[in-house]
Parts: sequence; structure tokens; C-alpha cells
Amino acid sequence: MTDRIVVLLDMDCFYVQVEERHYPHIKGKPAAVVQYNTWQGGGIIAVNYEARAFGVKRGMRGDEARSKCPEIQLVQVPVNRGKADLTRYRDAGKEVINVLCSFSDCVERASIDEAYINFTDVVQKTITKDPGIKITPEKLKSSWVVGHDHFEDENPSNDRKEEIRKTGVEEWLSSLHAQEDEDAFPLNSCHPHWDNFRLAVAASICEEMRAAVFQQTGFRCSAGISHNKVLGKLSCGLHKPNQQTILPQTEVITLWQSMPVSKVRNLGGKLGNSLTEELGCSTMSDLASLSLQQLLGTYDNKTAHWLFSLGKGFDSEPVTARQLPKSIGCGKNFQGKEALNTRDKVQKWMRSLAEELSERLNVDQTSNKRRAKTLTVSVRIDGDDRFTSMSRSSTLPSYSAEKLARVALSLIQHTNQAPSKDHVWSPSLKNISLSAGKFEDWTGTGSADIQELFKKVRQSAKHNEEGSFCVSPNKGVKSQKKHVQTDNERSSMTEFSERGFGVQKVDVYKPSTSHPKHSNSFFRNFILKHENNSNSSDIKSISSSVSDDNRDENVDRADSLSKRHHDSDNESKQNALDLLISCLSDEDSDQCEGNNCEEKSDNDSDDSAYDAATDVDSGDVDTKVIQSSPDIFAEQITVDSTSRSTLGSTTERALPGCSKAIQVGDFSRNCSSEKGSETSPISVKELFPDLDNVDESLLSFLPKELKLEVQEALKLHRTKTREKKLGIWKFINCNPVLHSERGNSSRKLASAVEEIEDDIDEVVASSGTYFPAEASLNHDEGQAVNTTKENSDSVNYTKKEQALEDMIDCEQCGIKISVFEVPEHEDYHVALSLQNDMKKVSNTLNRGLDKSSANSQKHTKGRKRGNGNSSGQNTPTKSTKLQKLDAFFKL
DNA sequence: CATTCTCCGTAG
DNA sequence: CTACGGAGA
Ligand SMILES: Nc1ncnc2c1ncn2[C@H]1C[C@H](O)[C@@H](COP(=O)(O)OP(=O)(O)OP(=O)(O)O)O1
Ligand SMILES: [Mn+2]
Ligand SMILES: [Mn+2]
Repeated sequence: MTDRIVVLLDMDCFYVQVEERHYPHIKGKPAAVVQYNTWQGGGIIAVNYEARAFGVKRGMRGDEARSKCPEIQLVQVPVNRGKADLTRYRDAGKEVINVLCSFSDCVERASIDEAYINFTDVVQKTITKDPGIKITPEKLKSSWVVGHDHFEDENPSNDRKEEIRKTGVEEWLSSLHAQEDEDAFPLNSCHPHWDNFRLAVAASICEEMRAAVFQQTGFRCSAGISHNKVLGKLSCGLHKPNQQTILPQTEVITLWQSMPVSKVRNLGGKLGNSLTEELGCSTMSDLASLSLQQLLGTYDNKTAHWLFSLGKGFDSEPVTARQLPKSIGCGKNFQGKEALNTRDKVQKWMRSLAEELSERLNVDQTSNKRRAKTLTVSVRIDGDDRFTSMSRSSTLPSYSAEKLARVALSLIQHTNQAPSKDHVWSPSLKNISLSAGKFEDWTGTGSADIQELFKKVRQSAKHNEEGSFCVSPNKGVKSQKKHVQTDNERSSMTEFSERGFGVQKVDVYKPSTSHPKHSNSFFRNFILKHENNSNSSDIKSISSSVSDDNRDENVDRADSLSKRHHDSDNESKQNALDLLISCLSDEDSDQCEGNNCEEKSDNDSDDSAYDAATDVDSGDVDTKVIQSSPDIFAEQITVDSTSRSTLGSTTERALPGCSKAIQVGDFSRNCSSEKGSETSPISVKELFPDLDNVDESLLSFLPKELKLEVQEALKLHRTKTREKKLGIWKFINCNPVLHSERGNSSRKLASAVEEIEDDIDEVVASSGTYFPAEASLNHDEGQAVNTTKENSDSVNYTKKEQALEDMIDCEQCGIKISVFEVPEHEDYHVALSLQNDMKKVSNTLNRGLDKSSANSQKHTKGRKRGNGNSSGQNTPTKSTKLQKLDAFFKL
């Protein structure tokens, strides 16, 4: 129960720190980050500690903050396409995660600014390596120990605080070392203070880790060091900012006595409320005094057990090695009279959101080597007070903004109750959100590969000069290795161990941009290195799409390039590479899923009118890449709300005065001509298809942006390798709980149904709503402002006139379609009803036997787990699942 | 009128 | 599997 050492590291007032780094003149002043300053000064989402001293809090409006603290610096979140753009903070969060990853293999990104780290192994290895290791107070310069951190008066001076901290640490440390001066070393798990000793070691490493975070990013953070996630998170918050807190298990009982349940992770909401209201627990001690039976009387089995353990200070939730987000999404609220009430507005915003999503997905694809498989769109509908009134998902057709927008729009079409010919959208939408998820590893496109290309260069240019390798084969492979205590780190620790805000220089975090100087030719080195590795199986030749024709062309061009290297100055290499890249990007570097392109090429040739009308900048693309796969557009089936249940539909609320509509649509469309809108002209994958085998010295010859992309890809690749390794390890070694095999036996039939549906998809002809040409982008930078600025926040959307003359409304579903697409669109409606039939069949099948649907309503208000039926029998057990499955197979 | 996100568990 | 609600930054 105390076997693990878990650390939670959380950045201090994160967004503000990000802005302080971006706008250094803010540093040291009270500051806050606001979104949208037009209405009452904007909503505050982050406040630095200087401003907190004035009582400024998250959730306040900018105006209110200014009244409390007139000199406060309000920094606006950057705005792009009329909505908040959080990229800067996401990227900063990544920087931090990367530092943490150099200390442990098991880092779980818990949010944009915090991560859990399982330090168990790191600590063990540190002790094994140095069995006589002693943790001295000097190694814990910013650490507190719970139970040894009490102030005797309300408001001690800073000096007094530090005195308390230091003596607390000394007390605790000496209690660890007290008995074992003579024979007790090496310490082992039998020692009574073994766990606390490991905490001390962990805390010492954590001090260094936090120093490294600061050194490499310029950001300050706090940490909690304990035995599980809940305690780690809780202790992190006890002594913010820029400090860390050790929570020994032995101190939990006393800590619990004054700990409100609502402060504990997962008890800050309805579950915590019910604990207080229904079971009279105001503190964690109150919870600790409840019996398991009592808890089982109110909560389901899982929740009751979790609460019971927590009362004792235990929590077994594992730290899962995962550094990447599992979904990428964006959304926007439209409050009050801003609510979207015309088809036009809905379309336009959908388009904007899709553009942002598309951009972020493309970046994600190249840097993380994965592709999202599903798209989810959700809306909040006027008259419904829930956060989301409805959400629908479908397979994600492509990363192009147009297609994403079309699919998303089709998925929410049915919420529009206005007559189909009408331009209004009713009831109006208060929020639209798009999210892409269910990522799968992506193994690149089939396009040209620079290493492949250079193989040819080498072959044709057989008169090579002599040369030596400029880089050792090992170089760069260990940039993200496990924590090893080094002199460097030790000195950086002392350098940054001071607390407080008066931070002087943060230059250190700026990564050095100086390149190694190479006296030898880029091309020669490249070729030689390549030759050196050419027997190894990891040089992949995946350039299937390089036809014989243009292969010769490539070789010719590359060959001519190879002659330019004789003057080996960097600039000419750069030029050569630019040329090479442009040569490669003449290839089909289409970023869309190659499999779809290959498989579904039946009906594209009929579609040229569509392609011409929509894909304006596809002109010079090789005709072979202009392929299309079928579309399915949303159909709108309007049904009376009274008959809703017969559809087996969801908990969607019938809106006041509205009939209910549902709609089912899968969607996929051709993946051609996405070049213009997608990422860079050449992908990292194309340059270096084998990321295990990249000569990083070559990077200095790449254009800066590309270089950065490659570096990120490399880092990521290594991260992923780590994750996988650990995943396997975990599977073999521990926690049988992790083997939750939820319903995977039903997969076969489900996928059979899917295949049938896919077949239908393929038969369906395409159609779509038309989206106007891109709205001009509004690249507002966030700005430090002290004076109110009302100006540029109100959307700079120049309403581009759309070519509506060739658009008509479909009589069946009311969406706008191009006159060129009418036949396809009609076909689509036919196919869609077919698909709906299929879906119904599959739903019926999936339902199977079901009996226990009559649930007690006693506790239907949310719980973390289950709905608190008194016997807890309503959560589906494994046996009920099997029963369902049996029934399913008998059909 | 806080806003814009992300992760997870459950029902069906 | 999808859709929803809860919890959190
Ligand atoms: N409700 C919210 N809405 C939007 N963004 C938020 C919200 N809460 C937090 N954030 C963003 C801004 C924060 O800087 C960042 C990290 O949150 P969090 O760690 O809770 O606080 P913080 O980092 O600002 O201060 P602290 O020093 O207390 O950790 O996430
Ligand atoms: Mn934080
Ligand atoms: Mn946080």
C-alpha cells in the first residue's frame, strides 16, 4: 500500500508564468491571464502569486481584478480565428513534460501543467547504486514535511517560515537516520523507516528535477512526494509556490483530521457533496470512521471500496506512462445574443473550429506519428442548461478542414428545427465543440523518402571522395535517458535552490541553436553514413509511390544536387536541400490516410466537377492522387418527441416546444488535394522514415522549421519507445487489475457489422455542403495591457461573400448543396436510409438480453462511480456481460 | 454569461 | 462500440 513512491509536479500559476516568459517586463508584478477582455474585462483563468495577495482569483472578471489590484497586469489569451488559442500553453506544457521524462520512464501527463511520476524504480536504483546514501537537509532546500510544518502564529515572517521548514526537515531526517548508524546500512525494506527513507531520496531527486525544469524551461513548479496519486496531489498544494512537500504515510491520520473532503481529488464535486450531506463527513477523518458496510449502503461496490481505502490514506490508481493527450479538441461558447441562430453562422464557426482542429491534427500527426480515428461534435442548445445537449461521433474522414467541417455539420444538422429552406438555425447553438480521438499509430505515407533517394545518389555518383564520419554512431541517442546524478545537475541545483519571485535570468532554458561545424560535405557524410547502415533492416524502403518515371527524374535532380556540394559552404547546402525538398514535395505528399486513397477509387472520375468546384488549388497535383472515397451526408429524420423512445435513443432532452430529430450518418470522403491546407511540403517521415536511425548532425542543414519538426519527432519517437517498453513491462510484472478486458469478445461481430456499413459507404455517392472561401485569419497576439483595450477582440471576421449562386437547399435535409452535386446527394439519401436500417439491426443485436433496467432513483445524482443504489447490484458485472454475449451468439 | 479544454466510468 | 455525465485544469 505504501510500496510506490509517487510524485505530483504542478506548475505554479502556469499560464501567467508562460506569459511572463513571453513578456519579461511583467515579471515581478501582479498579473493574471484573461480570456476575451471585451465583457467586463474578460474572464481570469490564471493569477500569479503577487496578484493573489490582493485577493484576485480565478473566475473573476478583469474589471473586478483591477478594482482589487489597480496595477495588475492583465494578459490576454492569444486569439486566432475569433477564438482563444491555447497553443502557447500546450507547447509550454510539453517542454515541462520533456524534462520530467529525462528523470523517469513513468510520467503521466495529468493536465496541461501537471504530471504524476512514479519514482519507485528511480529511488530503488539510486539506493542500489549508493547503498550508503544519506539525505541531508541541504539536499532538501525547498522541501516541507507534513507533520513538521506547523506555524505557531497566524502570519509568520518569511524568515520564520523558513526556520520552521528547515527544522521540520531536520527533525524528520534525523528520525530516519537515528537508529541505524552502525549496522543498519544498507537500509532495506525491513527497516522500520524504509518508506520514509525512500521518500527522502525521492524528495532529493525531486529537488533536482524541479531545478532542471526551471533551468530548461524557466518555469517554477511545486511538487508533492508521497505513496499514491491522491496524496501526491494533495501534498503538492500544501506549500505552493516553488516548493515541495513530503507526505509520509504516518502523517495521514493527523492530516485527515483537518482535511475537508472536498480538497481531495475526486471528492471536489457531487460525490464529495453527497459524502458530506448524506453521510455527514466534513473531514477525511469523518470518512475514515465509516465502516465499509456503511459506505456500501450508499455507494456501489467500487466507490465504497475506493472511499474506504482513501479514509485510510490508500489509493491504488496506477501511474500510467503517457505523455500525449488522447484527444485533441476545440470549442467555443456563444453566449446570450451571440448564440448561433442562422445556418450561415453555424457553418462559419464550424469551419473555423475545423480549421483549428485540422491544423492541430496535422502537427500532431507529423510529430506524434499517429492519426485520430474518430471525430466527435457536441453542441449546447439554447434552452438546455446542460454543458452539452448532444454529442455525436463518426469515423474521421480526413484531416482537411473542409471535410471535418462537413462531417461535423452533418452530425448536428438534425438539431436544427427550422424549416429546411429557412436560413435560420433554431434553437440556436450556445456552444459547438469538435474533438478528434481514438488515435492509432501512423506509419507514414507512401511517398518519397530522402534516404531512399540518397541511396540512388550514392549509386549514380560512384566517384566519391574520401571522407570520415563526422558523428559517432551513438550520438543523440541518449538525450532522454533515465536520471543519473551528475555534477552538472548538482551544481544547477545549488544555483536555483533559492525561492521567491525575484527571478533574474532565465536564459538557460533557451536551447542552444549553435550547430556543429562540419568540414565535410553534407552529401558525402549522408551517403557514407547511409552506406554504413545499409545492411541493417531498419532502413526502410517505403517509397512505393515513386513511379519509375519520376524516380529517374528524382535521381537526376539529386545527382545534379550532389555536384553542388563541392563548394561545401552551408548556404549552398541549404539551397540544395531546399531544391531537393521542393523536388520531393512535387511528389504526392498527401497527408491523408493512404489506405483509403488506395482502396476507394471507384467513383472519383465522375466527381471532377465537384473537385473543380471545391478544390481550387489542386491544379498541378498529379492526377493519380485525385481520388475520392464516398461521402455520406447527414440525413434529417424528424420524429415526434413522444415516439423518441422507440428509437432507443439517448438521454437527449426534448427541447421546449421542439419536436425531436435524430440523425445518423457516417462520413467519409475523398482524400485528394489536401496538399494546400495541410502541414509542411515535406514530412519528417519522408526525410527520415526510420527514426531509430537518424544522424542528427544532418539536422543542422535543414531549414529551421523542418529541423525543429524533426527534433520534435525524434524526441517523441523516443518517448513513445519508452512508453511501449514500460507498457509491456507493466503487463508482465504487476497489477492484474490492469487487465480489464472489457467486452472485447464482441468485437468480431461488431466489426463484421462495420464492414457491411463500410461497404454501404463505398456504394454511396458523395455530396456536401459548400463552405465559402477561407475567412481571413485574425492573428491577435496576447498582449500585456494595463489599460482597458476594447478594440481588436471583437472578431475581425470580414464576412467573405460566398458564391451562393450555385447553391441550392436539399429538399430532404435542408443543407446547402452545390448544383453540381445534386445527383450524388440524392444517392446519398438512399444509401443513408439503408445504413440506418443496418444500424438499427446492429443496435438490436447489441442489446441482447436485458433485465435490470428498473433502477432505484435514490441516488441518481452523480457519483464518481455508479449511482449509489443501495445494493450496488446495478453496475454490470462480468457475468452479466457474458450473459449478454451468450445471448448475442445464440441469435 | 467564466471559457476552453482534457480524462474517465457507466449505461445501454 | 457510442453518448453522456462527472471531475478536473
Ligand atoms: N477553469 C479553468 N478554465 C480554463 N483554464 C484553466 C482553468 N483552471 C486552470 N486553467 C489553466 C490555467 C492555469 O494556469 C493552468 C493550470 O491550472 P492550475 O494548476 O489549477 O492552477 P495554476 O497553475 O494557475 O496555479 P497553481 O500555482 O495554484 O497551480 O490551467
Ligand atoms: Mn498549476
Ligand atoms: Mn495543475
